[in-house]
Formats: sequence, structure tokens, C-alpha cells
Amino acid sequence: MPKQVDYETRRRHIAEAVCDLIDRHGPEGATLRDVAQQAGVSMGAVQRCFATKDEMLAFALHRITERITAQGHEEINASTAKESAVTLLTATLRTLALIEPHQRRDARIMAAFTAHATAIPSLAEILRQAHAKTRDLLAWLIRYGQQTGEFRDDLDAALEAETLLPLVEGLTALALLGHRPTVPAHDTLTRRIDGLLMQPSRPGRSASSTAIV
Amino acid sequence: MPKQVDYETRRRHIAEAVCDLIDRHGPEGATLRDVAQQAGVSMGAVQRCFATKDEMLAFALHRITERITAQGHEEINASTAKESAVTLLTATLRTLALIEPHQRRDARIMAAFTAHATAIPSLAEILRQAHAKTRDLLAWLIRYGQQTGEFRDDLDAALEAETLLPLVEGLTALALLGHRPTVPAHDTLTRRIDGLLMQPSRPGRSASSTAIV
DNA sequence: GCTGATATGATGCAACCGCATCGGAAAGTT
DNA sequence: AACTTTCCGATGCGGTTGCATCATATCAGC
Repeated sequence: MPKQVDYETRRRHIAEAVCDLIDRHGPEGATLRDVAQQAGVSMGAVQRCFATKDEMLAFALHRITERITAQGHEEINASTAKESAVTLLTATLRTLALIEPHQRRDARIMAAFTAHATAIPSLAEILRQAHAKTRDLLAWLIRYGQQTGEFRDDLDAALEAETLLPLVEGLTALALLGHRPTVPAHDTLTRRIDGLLMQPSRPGRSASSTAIV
Repeated sequence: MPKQVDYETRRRHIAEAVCDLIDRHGPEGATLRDVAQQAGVSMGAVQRCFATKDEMLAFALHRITERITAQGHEEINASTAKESAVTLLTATLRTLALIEPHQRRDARIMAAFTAHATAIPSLAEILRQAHAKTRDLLAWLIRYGQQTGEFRDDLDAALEAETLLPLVEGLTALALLGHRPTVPAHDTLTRRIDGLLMQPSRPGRSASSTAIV
């Protein structure tokens, strides 16, 4: 038998190259040739890993959505249950909103894929599933906060999560474009979380009242 | 002197063709040849109107952002001041969120330009200005509602507007991808508006309590 | 009714795209 | 060592891209 190769590892490596190029040169930058060069392999290797370019993009998108949602779960699992639901939800939202400078790469990639998904249904499906997962995660966090008595139990967790999801997505897009908000994006999130609290703090000090880390 | 043509009119006509193509064939569909054919003019005519393709895209983006914000203002001007601030804000948000089927075209175009703006600063600047205008419009509406006594006057209108803006943007993106929310997007908006009310309705009937039209 | 400036549309061009193909290198079996 | 099978990198191909060029059609002024 000839030389054997771990295709799954290679696929992941190529997917990383795809993300790098989309980040640096925009949505159009991910050509097969450039991807191959970025990944340090030949163009033929890329073609053997993915039957078509769309398949390559779909794999890369699946990878990055899983990575982002995994980061969201990390915030929870790493807490060892000793942290409050407010802290958990705040940290999770900040992670998912991709507003920190070090998350700019992920934000650009997601924006590029969102626009591309307009024309490619398979990509749209991946994004839909990712958003549904995120929403369910947020709903779970809210219910958890209700159990701990931190959040108002007259709230419908599913409804609140359905509001937080577009808020997070919108913050990502605005931050990516360099939108200069009158108030920092993370304050917008904490203000929103205040609305969930059992004893909401009064406006004016709400942003700092739930400050974390 | 030879035949004279109204260049501004032609530029607008071509910009419309650009939007049509982006809507139908995605962000990549706006090639010079296809744009010319869609507009019913020759390729040379397109090139004479715009020095470069990016300039053409920037003009088209400027046009569509102005059109969308104008629709937002229309909701207000057409009201002859006899409508409540709640009704006005609700109608404006629904218009700007681009969630109705007939707005799908605008939503796709905006998504495509948002992703493209990642790589082209001039486009990003246009979008930044558009978002700032939208935010200021929302802040104005909230202050108006505070004057009429409909909205809580302990709220900072600017802060609330800074929350509504990403919410609207996020709803646009999610609706475009075909996200199936557990609750309709326009209910999410009305629920959010409820939070601004002087006497907020209790959860469970909030969505219907501010129903309009 | 010339004349000449100007708008026009077709064509050319170099570069790049995604995808297909193919000769040969590499590795395990006998 | 010879063979077979799998993988690899390079090259080719048809098509498309944005942009430049150029002969022609068109109209105001004399």
C-alpha cells in the first residue's frame, strides 16, 4: 500500500487556510489556488479533499460555527457551577458577539459566509443550525438563572433567547463595520441582561452593576 | 456638441440593475457585463458612468441605504402627527428590519454589501453613516415618545437606540437566512418596545398589546 | 451641409477562475 | 528487487473577469 494520509486532519488544516484567506482578503479571497498555497499543499491535494469548492466552504463554515459555539459552552463548563447565572450569561454573550479585537477574524469570516449563504442553500442550512444551537444555549442559561432565583421567573426563557440572538448577531455586524456606538457594545449586553434580573437596577448604573471580570 | 445624456439618471438606472443582480445571483453576480445587460445599456456606457467597479458598487450602496432610511422617515412623515409614538416606532422598526417578504430583496443586498465592506473601506464608511442615521432616527422617536408621555422618561433614549439598532440588524440577517424563530420577528420587536412603555404590559400578552395596523 | 467634438458599443487583452487530467513519486506486498 | 496500488504536484482547458482600446454614430455650431 502506498503512503497513507489522515484526510480528516488535512481537511481541517485546509479549512483553517480558507478562514485565514477570507479574513485577510475578504470573501473573494478563498480561491482554490490561494487556499492551497496558504495551506502549504498543492492544488491537487485540496481537490482530493473536497470534491468541489462549495463543499470546501461548507466544511470550513461548519468548523468555525462549531468552534464559536464551543467557545460559548466553554464559558459554562469552565465555571464549575460556582459562578452566578448572570456572570455566565454575560460571559457567554460577550463571547458569542465577537466584539473583542481578537475575535475580529471570526467576525469577518461569519459575515462573509452569511452573505455567501444567500446564494448557496447548503451554507444557509449550516448557519441556521448554528443559530438554533446558540438560541437554545441562551434559553438554557436564562432558565438556569431562573432556577437560581437571579432572573425573573415570569419571563419566557425561549422568548428572551429569541431576542438575545438577533441582538448578538447585530452587534457582531456593527462591530465588524467599525460602527462607533454611543455606548460600548458590551454595555449594551449588560443593560439587556439587567432587564432579566429579579431586582433590576435603575438606569444609569445598570451597566456597571453586573460588571464582571 | 454631440448628444447629451443625463448621467445622474443613468447612474441611478445602472445602480438599480446592480441591486437586481445582487439580489438574484448573490454578491458575485454583479459583473460589469451582466450589469450592462440588466440595465439595457452597453458595457462601455457603464464604464463611462463609473470609473471603476468599486465606485459603481459604492454608488449603488449609497442609493439603497438612502432608500431604506427614507422609508423609515416616511413612516413618520406620513403620520401627520396624529399617531402615537408607539405606533410610529413599531412601524419604523418593522420597516428597517427588512423582515417582510417584499423586503427580502433589500435584505439580500444589504447582507452582500456588509460582507463586501469587510474588504473595501469606502463601502464600510457608507454603511457606518447609514447605521448612525438609523440610530439617531430611533433615538429621536424614543425621545418623542417620552414627550408624549408614552415612554418611561427615566430611559436614556440614546442608549435604548443603541440597543435597538443591533437588534434590527440581527433580525434582518436571521430572517434572510431563513431562521425559524420560536416567536415571529415582529413580536420580538413589539416585546422590546414594551420595555420602553410607561406602564409595561405583563409578559404573555405583551406582543398583542401594542399590535398595530 | 459641412465640420469636429463627443458619446457609443463592440472588441481585445491579460489575468484569473474552478475543474479535469496525467505522468510519476512513494510505500507496502511478495 | 520487482510489482502494484495509492497519492501527489503540475499542467491544461474552457470560461469569465475587470479594464483598455478604437472605429463608428450622433449632434451642436457655422
